[in-house]
Amino acid sequence: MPTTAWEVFANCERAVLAGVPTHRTADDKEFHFQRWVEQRIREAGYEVPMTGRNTYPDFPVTGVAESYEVKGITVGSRENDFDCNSALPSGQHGGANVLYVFGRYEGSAAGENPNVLDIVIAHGSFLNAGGGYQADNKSMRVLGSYGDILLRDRKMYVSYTPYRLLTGLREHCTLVLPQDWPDRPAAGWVQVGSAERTEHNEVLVAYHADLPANTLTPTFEPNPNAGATHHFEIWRTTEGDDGSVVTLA
DNA sequence: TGACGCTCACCACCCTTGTT
DNA sequence: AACAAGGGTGGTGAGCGTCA
Repeated sequence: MPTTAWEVFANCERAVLAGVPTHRTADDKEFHFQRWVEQRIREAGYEVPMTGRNTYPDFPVTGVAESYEVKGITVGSRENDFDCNSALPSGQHGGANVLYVFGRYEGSAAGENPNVLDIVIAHGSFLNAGGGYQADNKSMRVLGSYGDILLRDRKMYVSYTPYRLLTGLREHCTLVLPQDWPDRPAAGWVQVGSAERTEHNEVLVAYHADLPANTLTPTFEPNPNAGATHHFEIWRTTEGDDGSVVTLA
C-alpha cells in the first residue's frame, strides 16, 4: 500500500538543501514553519484541508489515512523536548498514522525569512508506542478563598524530540519509520540506521496532588506490554546522505 | 574559583474551537 | 453569548557542569 511519507520527506529534504526559507510575518510569529511544511506536502501532490490552528494533527492528508503534526524548533532554544499540550504523542489518531515533522530553523536574528536547518519526520510510535492511560482534561470550580476559581487540571505532556533520542540528526534530514511500515521506498534511498525502543515496566494509573505540600505523587501498575520492543528504520535520500549514521542516543 | 553555557522548570502570553 | 477546553509560542532565571 503506497504511503505519503517518502514523498513528503523527500520534498522537505530537497527544500532544506535548496535553502528554501520560511516566511515569518510580524502578526504571525508562530506558524511560518507549519506553512512551510504544508507547502512541501502540497508540492508532493497531496491535498490537505484548510484547518484551524487547534486541530490535531495539523495536516490530515485528504483521502489517505496519514496525517502530519508539525513541531517547529528555534535553533539553540528548546531542542530536546517539546510541549505536546494535552495530545500525548502517538502513531495513530482517528484511524490515521501520525507523522511528526520536527524542524530546526533560524531565530529572530535571521529576520523575516529564516532558513530551515534540518528536518526529522518520525512516526508517532517512535515517541510513544501507545497503550497506557490518558484521561481527558477535567476542571472544577472549587479554588480560592471564595471557592469560585476554576481549577483546570490541564495535562501538559512534554516529550523528548528525536534530537534528544537519536544522534547525528543536526544538519541532516532524517526519516524514522516503523520497521513494518506498509511500503518501501523507490530507488534513491539509503537506510542510515535502525533503532529499537523497549516498553517500560510500569504504567501510570493515577497521581495525587497535595496542595499544601505542593507535591505530586504518581501511582503505577505493571505495564501489560512490559519489555515489548518496537523496531524502527532510519532513512535519507541519496541526495542528503553523506555516509554518516544515526543511532539511539 | 569565577566565567560561561546549557538544561529545565516555570512563567507569560496568544488565539481558536467546542460546549452549554 | 459566555465559558470551558484545546492548540500553540517565547522568555527568564536557578542550578549545575565545564573549563580556563
